[in-house]
Amino acid sequence: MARTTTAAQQKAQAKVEYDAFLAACPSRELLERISGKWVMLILSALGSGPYRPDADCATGGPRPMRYSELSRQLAGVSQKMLTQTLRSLERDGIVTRTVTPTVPVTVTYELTDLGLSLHHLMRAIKTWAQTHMDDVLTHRETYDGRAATRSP
Amino acid sequence: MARTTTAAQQKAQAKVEYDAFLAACPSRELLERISGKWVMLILSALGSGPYRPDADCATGGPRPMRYSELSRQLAGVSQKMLTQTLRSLERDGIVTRTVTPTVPVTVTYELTDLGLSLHHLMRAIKTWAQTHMDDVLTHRETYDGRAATRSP
DNA sequence: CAGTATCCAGCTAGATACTG
DNA sequence: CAGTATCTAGCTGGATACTG
Repeated sequence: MARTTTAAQQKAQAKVEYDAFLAACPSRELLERISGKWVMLILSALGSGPYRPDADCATGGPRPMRYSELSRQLAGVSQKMLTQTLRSLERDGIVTRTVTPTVPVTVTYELTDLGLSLHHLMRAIKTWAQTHMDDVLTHRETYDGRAATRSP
Repeated sequence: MARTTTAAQQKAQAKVEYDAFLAACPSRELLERISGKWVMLILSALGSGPYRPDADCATGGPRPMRYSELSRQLAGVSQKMLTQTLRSLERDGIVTRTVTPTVPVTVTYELTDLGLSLHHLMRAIKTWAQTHMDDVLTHRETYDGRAATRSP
């Protein structure tokens, strides 16, 4: 064993009970669930909270969002997909669903601690996509250009 | 403007040319592409390199992997999906494809710098899935249990 | 408001067979 | 070895209509 290994690293090593590289591993299925644009976008939205300049964002906690707020922020999402994705996230303990018996009823979704930890990762991916969009677009032009000249 | 905003934050704000929350934004399409289990797993595998105890892992660079190595490590992937996913990653400038004219031909895939930056994020997601598998499983039992007792 | 239910077009992805 | 090509079952997800 290399003595450069920290205690934290050893703990992480020991923790490898699951391996998503294996088809039969439950974590493979979990990875599939959390992959996908809607999970990505919902989690990005929820952790950052709605656009509320009046709210105290400095508290740092994840703020709840209503169904309609989510549906507005995630342009193009269908009711079906939004509901379906939220349900699976609720089942997995990533978000909580709270029904307030007003008239009409108010439903809010909020990240759990588990969800918040995933939010940070998802947010980073979304930011990556936005930051490197230009690079990718440039590469695509080069790639497509080469493919075209190769078959005249 | 709040004067608590740092220079880094301001730079990040200014950089928002793309917004994946918008359906028409190109970054939404990019996000869809890089979502999905195969991209997730390929990028996780590539950056970490193949299982080679003899290799000097300390160099830190992404090491190339052969097509067959990838197909072996990503248990359950079909040829079609592997090839298709690798092509799209190549087109986007995330991996490079190198053909060595041996007999039979040898093809290696390697992360670009762009790909490596994404790898770190993907790797974290894969690790998250594996680390929190137990929590998720527990939540599911609770959720399914409640749903069952609610409709007797 | 926040869903549920249903129908269906279209894409995804697996199986299979063939090739330089 | 590293693909390409083809066929197709089935799932995804959008549109639409209805409800507590």
